Amino acid sequence: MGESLHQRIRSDIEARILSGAWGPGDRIPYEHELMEQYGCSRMTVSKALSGLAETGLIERRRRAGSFVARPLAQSAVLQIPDIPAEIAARGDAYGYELLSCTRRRSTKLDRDRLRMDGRRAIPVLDLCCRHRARGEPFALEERLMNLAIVPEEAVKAFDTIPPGTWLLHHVPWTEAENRISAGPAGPAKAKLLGVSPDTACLVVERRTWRGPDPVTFVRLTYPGHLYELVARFTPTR
Amino acid sequence: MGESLHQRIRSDIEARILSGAWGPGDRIPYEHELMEQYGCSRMTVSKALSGLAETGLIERRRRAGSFVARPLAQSAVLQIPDIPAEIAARGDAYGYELLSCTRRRSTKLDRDRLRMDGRRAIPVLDLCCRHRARGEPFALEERLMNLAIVPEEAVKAFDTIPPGTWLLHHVPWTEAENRISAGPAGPAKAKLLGVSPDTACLVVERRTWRGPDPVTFVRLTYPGHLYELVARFTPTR
DNA sequence: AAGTGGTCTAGACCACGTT
DNA sequence: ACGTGGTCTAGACCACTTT
Repeated sequence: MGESLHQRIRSDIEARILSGAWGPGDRIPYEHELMEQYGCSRMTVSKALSGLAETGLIERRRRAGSFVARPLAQSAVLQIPDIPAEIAARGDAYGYELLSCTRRRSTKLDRDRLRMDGRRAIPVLDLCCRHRARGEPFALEERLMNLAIVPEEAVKAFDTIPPGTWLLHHVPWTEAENRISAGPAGPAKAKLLGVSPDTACLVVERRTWRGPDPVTFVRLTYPGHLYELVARFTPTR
Repeated sequence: MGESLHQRIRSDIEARILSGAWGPGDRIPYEHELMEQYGCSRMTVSKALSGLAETGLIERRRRAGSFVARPLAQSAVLQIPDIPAEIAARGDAYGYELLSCTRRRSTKLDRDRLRMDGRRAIPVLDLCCRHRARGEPFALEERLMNLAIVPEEAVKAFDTIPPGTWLLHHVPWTEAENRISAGPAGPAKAKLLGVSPDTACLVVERRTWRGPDPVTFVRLTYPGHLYELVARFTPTR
């Protein structure tokens, strides 16, 4: 009941890609292989694969086969921006400074920020860093990471690599939430950003999950005059 | 060459809907009628209609037929918020005031705002209105509408109905762009919003298109403490 | 040259909602 | 009850691209 065969084929493949079992560039089975595997006609397989291709999850190439689409770097960047890449795209020099970095067991506040219901403490990393463009402060980043998902080995990388960039390239996510607001910089952030305390800032708070598990919470504060969020989109989808 | 038959069927129907020849709620021909009309099999027609249904342009109902979708107050709300609905959802009383409303032929600045390349002037409506929640100013709206698309009869409705709400329910769009930034209210808007001029505000600029034609440009200014934009999303799709 | 995906056919049965 | 769309089959030919 419920699910049709082409839907099942589609979600089977989707699951393998999202779980990471099939990575970017991997070839997925040929149509005739899937026909055998599911005991169905080619049209049915084709409908499943066409759907996946339309959403951009796979690419289909004649004579070669169908492949897990390359980077989400392209499509995901539209929604989870990579700050160094954005600054580079504007032709500006990028700068990064790690301001603080603390490992601890999660407090109640941490779990609220990560939107965890549970009461159980988990190891988290709490860090703060500053992004610069052309030498000038561009954004402040306050971040909480779930160390049950982010491996400890990664932590030392954050001395030189922005954690957002590292995450984008190493941890697949299945869901995210952006919360965008405006507010004054306030005294502490004003000092770190080199602006006056009542400067209007764009504040982006983002949470990401991998399946049921929270991955990270981040609050990015941009002085208003330095940043615009742009999103182009079509109905429904 | 180039275009396959199901693509041609699809774009034929798309054109009729976007031109307004077939309006929301209209029934489009049955599959078997299209089979005759194009002299093809049902699968081919089905592929065309399925595609249109996936993008939300039509709705298909068993036993009844396929219909031009009503422009989607529901699903679009996630991306193009309807302010009265949002305020009602919070349980607050909603208020609307039309502050100014001018009909004119587009200036160069108007066409820039609408992202029109052409030099040819078109009739536009320039209006400004204020939204209130619980009696307090909630947001200012500055809007430019393309009167080649929005019918003149609608204009008088804007005395009492917010133009964004009217558009959401009457004009289908195919593409939109949000541009989000933060900045001080400034003296003029501060007065209209009842805040101090240096208050941090969230500014959302949105452009929408119907096919190649610009529909509207709107700038919404929210006092920072009153509004958050929330978007939940998944990769790819 | 060979084999992939892209498209299309002419059927079929079924689920479902309108009548 | 009926007719719609939803799904599926077992073929077929073609265009393209890699080998």
